Amino acid sequence: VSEQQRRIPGATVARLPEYLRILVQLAQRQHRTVSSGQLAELAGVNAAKVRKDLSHLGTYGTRGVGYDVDFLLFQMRVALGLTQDWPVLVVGAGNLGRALANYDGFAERGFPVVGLVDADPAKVGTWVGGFEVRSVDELAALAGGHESLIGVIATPAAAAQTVADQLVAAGVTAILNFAPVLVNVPDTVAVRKVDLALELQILSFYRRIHEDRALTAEARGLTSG
Amino acid sequence: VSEQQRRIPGATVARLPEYLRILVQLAQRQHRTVSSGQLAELAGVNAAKVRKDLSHLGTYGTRGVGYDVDFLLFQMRVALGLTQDWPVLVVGAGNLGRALANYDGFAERGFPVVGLVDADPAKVGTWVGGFEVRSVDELAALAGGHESLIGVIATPAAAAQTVADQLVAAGVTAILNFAPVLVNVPDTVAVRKVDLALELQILSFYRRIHEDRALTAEARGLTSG
DNA sequence: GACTGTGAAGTAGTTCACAGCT
DNA sequence: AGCTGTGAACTACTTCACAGTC
Repeated sequence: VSEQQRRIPGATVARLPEYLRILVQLAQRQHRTVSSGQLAELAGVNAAKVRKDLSHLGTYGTRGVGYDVDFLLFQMRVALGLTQDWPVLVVGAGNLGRALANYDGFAERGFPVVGLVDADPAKVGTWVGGFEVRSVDELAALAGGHESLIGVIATPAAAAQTVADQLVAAGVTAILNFAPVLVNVPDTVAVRKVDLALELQILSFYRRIHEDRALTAEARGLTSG
Repeated sequence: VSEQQRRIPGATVARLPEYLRILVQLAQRQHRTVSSGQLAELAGVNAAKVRKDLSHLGTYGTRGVGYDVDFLLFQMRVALGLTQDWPVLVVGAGNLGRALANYDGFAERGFPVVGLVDADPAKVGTWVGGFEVRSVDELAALAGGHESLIGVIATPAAAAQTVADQLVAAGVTAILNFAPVLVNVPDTVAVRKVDLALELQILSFYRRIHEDRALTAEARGLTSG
């Protein structure tokens, strides 16, 4: 992987996993090649964007034909760092943490959950699906056994920073934060935040715009004829 | 709300809920005013961006002082369409759907869950936290009782499109989709997608960049002194 | 004929820098 | 003195349009 190939624009990085998901599906259906137009259709974007995005991985297409599905799959996994599985440790055994620990979608896509910890002694030792809840004090020990582990914060907001500090101290270099608060970590650690209520709030904003379209269409008589 | 104020850039809309969360906190701590610099610090962005973002809501700051927390809170809720609660109906009573139905963070922030439905007859009638799982056939009846309801799709990918069609048929105009697949809806319906494994994949990409920083710092002797 | 790869043009988003108000 | 609001400069991203290849 050359220097050139690493400087992939953030907007492209955010779309690559979507292409990856589609390519996996296509491979399962025995498709050998795919064109930028087909990929664009399936990903809900336009074809020029797909080509530009894929060009950042290197130029792997064949003019007149398209892209080789298997080869593109491989290159995309290399680009995203997904040639290996990433073990995941979930911190917080509330509703969300328990669901994430047992969410099949993670393991299926290369992220096996290896443990579930909580600070509440009443929860420690209980079983949640396939996992025994361990104490948060064992976090370092559980993380230590894995070379590259992703920490998932599924605690209340008030506990998130403490947990982040503990994960960093345990050598974790990638954190997915579901708590609705910004956590501070050294810039050698990658953090992403997912705030579920925030998504609903954004949806609330856009609903009005779409609603206006419906009303405009109705006024024009487009819905009834 | 004037025409002008409605054309808020998408990038700004995506940040408004984060400001909103911070403002709620500040109001709880009895802060009367807040400056763009303080908001920026708490939101992890820069001050110019905060001022530009807030200017899209109208010009509500006072030079030399900052913004009135309560007034800004109100204006932001108006802008996002959050002056009312939004009832939520969760479709899919798997791990994720059950967790979402019982996730306190939704109700706390104005999105009370009003029902949980599933297509599996074995699950219908069982209780999950405070909810009895109802049949997906009752979806329209459950949605019909609420004027503006948000549908949450927490089913496997294969069922997502069917569920989306049912939600649209029931008059739902806002959908949050957790299934890892693109759903097609009329353009009068707002959809947002959240793909949890996709977030981990993006994290996988960025971990390498942050890792490189750690190695560079080490090589320069910055980590050891 | 079909489809890629990419300069160039166009659009959106960010940051600067400072005039203007309190 | 402190802080907002905003043109202007800058940077990032998207889309067009077409030469180049199979």
